[in-house]
Amino acid sequence: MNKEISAEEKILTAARRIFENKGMSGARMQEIADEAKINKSLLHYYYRSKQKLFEAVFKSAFNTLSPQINTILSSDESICEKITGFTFNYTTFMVKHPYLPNFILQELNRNPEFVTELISSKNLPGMKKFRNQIKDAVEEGKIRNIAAEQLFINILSLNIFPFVSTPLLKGFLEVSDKGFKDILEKRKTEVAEFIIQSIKL
Amino acid sequence: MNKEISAEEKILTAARRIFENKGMSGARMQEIADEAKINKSLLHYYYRSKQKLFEAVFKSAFNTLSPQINTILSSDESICEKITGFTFNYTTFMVKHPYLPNFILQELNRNPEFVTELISSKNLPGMKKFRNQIKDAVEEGKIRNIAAEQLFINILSLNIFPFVSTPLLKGFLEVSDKGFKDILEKRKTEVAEFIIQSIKL
DNA sequence: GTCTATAGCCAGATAGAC
DNA sequence: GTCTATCTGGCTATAGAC
Repeated sequence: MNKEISAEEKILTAARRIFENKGMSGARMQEIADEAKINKSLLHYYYRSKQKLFEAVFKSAFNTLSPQINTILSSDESICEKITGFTFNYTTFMVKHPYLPNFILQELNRNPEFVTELISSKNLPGMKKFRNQIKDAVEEGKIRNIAAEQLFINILSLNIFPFVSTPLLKGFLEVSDKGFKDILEKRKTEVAEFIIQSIKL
Repeated sequence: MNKEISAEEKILTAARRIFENKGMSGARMQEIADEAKINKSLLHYYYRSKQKLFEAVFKSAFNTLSPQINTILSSDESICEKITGFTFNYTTFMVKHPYLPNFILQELNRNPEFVTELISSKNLPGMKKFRNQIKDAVEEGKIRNIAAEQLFINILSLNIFPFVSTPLLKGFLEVSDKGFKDILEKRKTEVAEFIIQSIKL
């Protein structure tokens, strides 16, 4: 059954694991080959170079994360529904892929041009729609006056940061792995509450 | 005048810049030497190895950041004062050192043992004091019922995340460098407001 | 303390047999 | 497509002159 998985797929899966842990410069082609249990030169056969393999991994990671972020901006739900839904879905997803946001932020900081390439090529409704939604909700007296940009940053911060700073938080909170997992589990609903409490009138 | 600066200092300053940008594995000793305008072998003369030089930089960075975080836990101010003060001070400081949190989180994720080494060696009042403060404030009816851990994570998230995710946020917000700088400037007070709104009764 | 030169290693990439 | 062997360059680190 596992024999059915092509070498190309095995490489990509292994490369994801290694690159997400060690980053572009920390990863070794030999390590990826070992992880995939294939010969090192096959990496070059399928992906030509380390850079190209890395880009495949990075784009795939970014394209996993960015639609999730985009639901906040472009879904048609009410603000509270958005916040509740996003918080729950995002945290659930991240518990399963804890290295993803860290990897993306890291490489984006090293190579900020990637963003324009990856986001602006998509022509999404983006900020404009969200800005209007917030403006309307404020005018209709549904939420207090807050800038859409600030609210957007706050939502992302509260949801993503715990996964980027796990070791630091564990240190300051003085909790075990299990204890931290429990805290994250609670955040699936706590974070939405926290935000809604803050913007309600 | 600049001649007064010792080679050792020049190396450390240069190493900070390079390591904070590229991380341990991405940095090159030659690059650090060039940045410091000094001969490469002097790096080894003063710091023996890349690893040792890196550790000097990392510890210094961590010891800059961690006392700031600790003020939330251990200062004697009221909760609202803490939140307002920390938000303002931290953001002001970070605008001047935007690479610092990213660097620390990155290397901490690669090497989680660092935390225990660096935090627990300090024997700080830590979480305990903060937990009590929150418990008291809840009982006295000053704030709504919220777990100290969650509040702590929220405060850090809202303050630190924007500096860790700058390229990503710029991309989604579709703003220029200047536009993003303005948003951060506003956060010096907006973030505290956001938190206090959420926890007040 | 500061320099030049170089040892020694390791990683990415390719050649070529099967 | 998959393997072994090897080239090539770059990087850390040291030896040794001044």
